Amino acid sequence: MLIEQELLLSFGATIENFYPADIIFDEGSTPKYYYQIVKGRIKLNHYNENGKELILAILTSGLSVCELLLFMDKTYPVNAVVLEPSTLLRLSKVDFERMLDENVMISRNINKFLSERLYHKIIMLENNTSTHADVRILGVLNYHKSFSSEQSKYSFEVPLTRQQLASMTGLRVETVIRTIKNLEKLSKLQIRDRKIYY
DNA sequence: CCATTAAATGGCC
DNA sequence: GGCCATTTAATGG
Repeated sequence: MLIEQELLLSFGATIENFYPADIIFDEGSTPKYYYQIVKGRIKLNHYNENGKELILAILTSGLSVCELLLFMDKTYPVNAVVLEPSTLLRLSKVDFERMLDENVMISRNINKFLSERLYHKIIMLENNTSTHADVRILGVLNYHKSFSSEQSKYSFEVPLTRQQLASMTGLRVETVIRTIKNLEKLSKLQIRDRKIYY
């Protein structure tokens, strides 16, 4: 967990339940709360001018949702959409600021978390501007596997659909499917029961 | 069973 | 690699 649940609750956080397809916040709306995932998965997305979805991130338990907006005066650049039944902690912006003022260590942890996310955004951008589809896809797989405790080959069951991989890399589903099959031939990954193991 | 959704394939540019 | 059409597989009432 980024911030201990008890601490958040002591500053007035509430527990909120969400269901698949629920929108936690819309692109263009004004940030008013700090959100932290207790359980479930949330995606941050954006639709380009052609209606094609770009997935900026898929967030899991313990992580905060777009907290960076609480440090500036801008509207959300993405939508936050619930992927599976989720439980979130929600704390108002003023209470969040009060909590940071009173807890130096929390402030430091937030800094660290923000830095890591920014770092990975750079890596992802580097991969996603490659002209090679396999580089883009392996970039996403490496990123997600880096959070796994088990690092041996084929040990990571990729929790993403082909379509989600496509939306994260700017590729088309068919390209993702074909590239993945080719990567399997090259022994870079395995496909068992349609699931990807990396 | 059927409906829905994801995955896979093949043809064409 | 994208786009389109079609088929196949998996999932959940």
